[in-house]
Amino acid sequence: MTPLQKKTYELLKTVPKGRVTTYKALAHKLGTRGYRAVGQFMRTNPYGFIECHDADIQVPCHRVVASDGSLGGFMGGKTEETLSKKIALLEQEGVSIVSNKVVHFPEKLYTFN
DNA sequence: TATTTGACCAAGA
DNA sequence: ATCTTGGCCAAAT
Repeated sequence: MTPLQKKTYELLKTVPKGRVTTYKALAHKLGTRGYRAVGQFMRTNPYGFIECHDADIQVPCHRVVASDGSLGGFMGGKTEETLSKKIALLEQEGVSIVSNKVVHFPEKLYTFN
């Protein structure tokens, strides 16, 4: 676990339920332009999958979406199955998805102000 | 060391 | 709305 990676997860933990953030926003807050690397961190390390009913979510990977409001990926991939899991988690928290995009994206976006 | 590969991004065509 | 292009960064090979 590299330092930057760890910081990324710590930061991600601060994203409140019902909001989402982006790879870019995370990277920016971390002081790097490596938004792409942030994707690597999500893909490689974090939990494969967190049950929908689990109240002890630690690192909410599902709250990270692409900067245009589209979903990005989940559980190491961007297949129908994994994305539907991601959608389920988000819907459960009050974030609705239509056509693989977050509804009212600007309002839901959490930018670490 | 050097190359390749992404859960990416922005700007053009 | 879709596709390409060039740029970005860290890990893995």
